[in-house]
Amino acid sequence: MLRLSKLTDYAIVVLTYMAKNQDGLYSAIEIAKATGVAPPTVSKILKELLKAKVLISTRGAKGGYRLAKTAEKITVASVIGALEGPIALTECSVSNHNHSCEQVSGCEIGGVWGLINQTVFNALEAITLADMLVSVNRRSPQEINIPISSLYR
Amino acid sequence: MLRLSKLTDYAIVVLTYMAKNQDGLYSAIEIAKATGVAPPTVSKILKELLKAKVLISTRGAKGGYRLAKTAEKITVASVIGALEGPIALTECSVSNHNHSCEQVSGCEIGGVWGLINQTVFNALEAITLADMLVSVNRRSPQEINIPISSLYR
DNA sequence: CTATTTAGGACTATTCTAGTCCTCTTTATT
DNA sequence: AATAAAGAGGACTAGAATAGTCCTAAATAG
Repeated sequence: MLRLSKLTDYAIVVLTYMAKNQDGLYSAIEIAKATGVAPPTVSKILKELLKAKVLISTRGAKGGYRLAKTAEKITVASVIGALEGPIALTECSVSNHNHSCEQVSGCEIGGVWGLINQTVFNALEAITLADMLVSVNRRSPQEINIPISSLYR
Repeated sequence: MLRLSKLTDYAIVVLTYMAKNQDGLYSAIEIAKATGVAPPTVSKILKELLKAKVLISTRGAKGGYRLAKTAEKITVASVIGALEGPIALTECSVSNHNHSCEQVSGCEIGGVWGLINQTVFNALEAITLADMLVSVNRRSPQEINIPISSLYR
């Protein structure tokens, strides 16, 4: 199904909520209440997003999280990367630098997986949090072209 | 990590092997030997691809599998769809037609997941088995542009 | 000083995946 | 007609990954 983990799904929900007020400072509990996602889970997600520098945190009482950049600069690819590690559809394309693949003739097509990964990555990199908000408000996102040949440069 | 299952990975390996001789008739055992993937696993994959009409089978002695269409017409998206079901990054976008989402405010962004899914799907639909072969042979695939606005039509 | 809130992990139960195996059906060959 | 080769269709199991919870420590506002 080419599945994305639920945590990533929640992360987008959480970020979309936060992006409604770009400079707002939100506590984990506050976000949990607003989104309906369980508090410990929200907390876990926020920590991951913090580690990936998508968010900035303030500790202590009256602390919370805020977006580290504008919604236009937060891409879906970076959110996925934050929660699931580098985007790579197959094991091979991420780990085949040092050890060779165990398939006899399989990895001849390693280059192809690179192509597929890049294609998907570019698609996800082209969508930002801002687009998400825009979509919620029923307007059209900007035009983006992705020439496949560019992946080879 | 936006992972693709290993079975899908193997499926591409298997199909790429079969595409080298477009009209060839291959038995599961033969493919297993050539690719290094375990025979029962190859068999499982071939059955799935058959169900999805990517392959045609001939039963009985001297039987086997062959490609149902030319390599140019077999897209990566269809192969993924065959092994993992419809391409949908999140639960919501595939099942939200009848029951509403349990998140309080989450599914406002349902339309956005649709956008993301479509973008990824288009990217994968644009790559064919023929591109895989071409890539193995170190040539460039054709130029393809994917305007995001088209996803809204 | 105390309440609040993040930081950083450890931990567990459940779900999913990969992989195997078994039985049945079909067909070519002799 | 008998036999061997091959696919069809599931059932099943072990292991891995995921989702989700919880606990303790550290920081800060008031």
